[in-house]
Amino acid sequence: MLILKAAKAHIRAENERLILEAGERIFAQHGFRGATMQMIADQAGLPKANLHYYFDSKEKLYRCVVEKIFEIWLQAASSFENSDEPKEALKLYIYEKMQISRRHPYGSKVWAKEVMQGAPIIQDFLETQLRSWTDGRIESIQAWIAAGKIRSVEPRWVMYMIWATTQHYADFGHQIETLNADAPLSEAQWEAASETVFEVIWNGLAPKQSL
Amino acid sequence: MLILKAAKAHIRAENERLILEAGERIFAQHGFRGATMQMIADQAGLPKANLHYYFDSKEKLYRCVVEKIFEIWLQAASSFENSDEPKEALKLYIYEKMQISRRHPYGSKVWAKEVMQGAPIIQDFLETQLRSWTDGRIESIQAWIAAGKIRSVEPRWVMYMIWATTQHYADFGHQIETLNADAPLSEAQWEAASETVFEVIWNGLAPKQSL
DNA sequence: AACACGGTTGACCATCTAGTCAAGATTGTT
DNA sequence: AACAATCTTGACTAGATGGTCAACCGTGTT
Repeated sequence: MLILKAAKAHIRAENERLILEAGERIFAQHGFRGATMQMIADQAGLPKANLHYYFDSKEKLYRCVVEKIFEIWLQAASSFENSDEPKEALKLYIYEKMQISRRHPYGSKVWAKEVMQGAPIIQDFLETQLRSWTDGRIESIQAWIAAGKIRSVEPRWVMYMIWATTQHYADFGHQIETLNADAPLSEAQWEAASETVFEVIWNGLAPKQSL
Repeated sequence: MLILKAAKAHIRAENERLILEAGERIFAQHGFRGATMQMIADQAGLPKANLHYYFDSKEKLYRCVVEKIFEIWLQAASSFENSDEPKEALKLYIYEKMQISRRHPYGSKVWAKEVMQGAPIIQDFLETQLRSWTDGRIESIQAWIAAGKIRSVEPRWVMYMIWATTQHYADFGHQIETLNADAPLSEAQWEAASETVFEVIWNGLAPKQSL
């Protein structure tokens, strides 16, 4: 009966969550081809056959993981749009992206690896959502330039700087830890890093007279 | 006879070069586990068994690829040391790293993927060479701060900004191309991007009075 | 021409992996 | 308790993959 389906929905929801989380970790570490369903099953604490019950194939599971990541990315994106003042908007966006690097390091890595492979799975995301979002942001930045609120720079390269600097803390987290005497960054270090990223970029963009 | 060994050395050199180049591309695209010896063999235009003649195992081939990349990285590193003036040193280093991103995009990706996996192969590089090089650079930056040549910032975060922004052009090259109407960056765009990266970081670091 | 040595390669093997399946266990409803 | 829908899982299969090997090729030397 259909009622049963709803009654057991929490089991499905819980197991899908477990599998997606495990998939995120394992795909982040090994990439699509490098990850095995067995690794993901072990990480999730479920037998491998169970994974195929919830997700038809490895590729479908991977797509779900990547789509979940893109949604988180889109959420952060909105913080760019909530202010007309560049200093405020950039600060919000940079801090938000640093927060994502801290909270979702695996997701960031999956995205990075996917793009490095030539985005075989998410090319459509890049060409539609990411492209149109980026174009919108570029217009905002150009408006700031026209209004004399920031220096005249090519907005594209600035966007890439922000993405690069913030995502670096997720994607290269292991290297950063190694250079931090093998310790994860502390709360204070995350705060300091976020502030430095923002300060350098903002001072780099601010018009001379505003200093 | 030993004379023969020398006489055929060019064959060995040429084939090792072919295999290493192919390995760099394939490992960059698929990661260590995702890459197959067959893919690399096809890319190199050699039969698979031939790869095992020159490199005992997949892992040894991978190590060679990664070590080659680290050497290129070290070369660029030296441009940081050739000047006492921060503006000059940073400009040289940033331009050099952008050049590497352009000329060796595959190598950069292999490095990135290796680090994202937790550096199973190159952890020793990170802990020895990279750590000591970084510590040296941090001292330089601190000296600049002490001399009032740049603002007071945590040198570590600045290093990471430079690495992140420059390597982004290699690691996320596909995304950048997609956002560039599916076209590779032109000569002029590379120049503009390099300049913007340098200008923003330099203006971000320069003391207020020097503007 | 005969040789020696490095280089080449197709066929092969043990192992691993994504995916299947059918039998059985759970669970909420009646 | 009986049931039906969902969930669970060990055992299995077909195909891919890293690595081996023995026979063969090419080339410079004698």
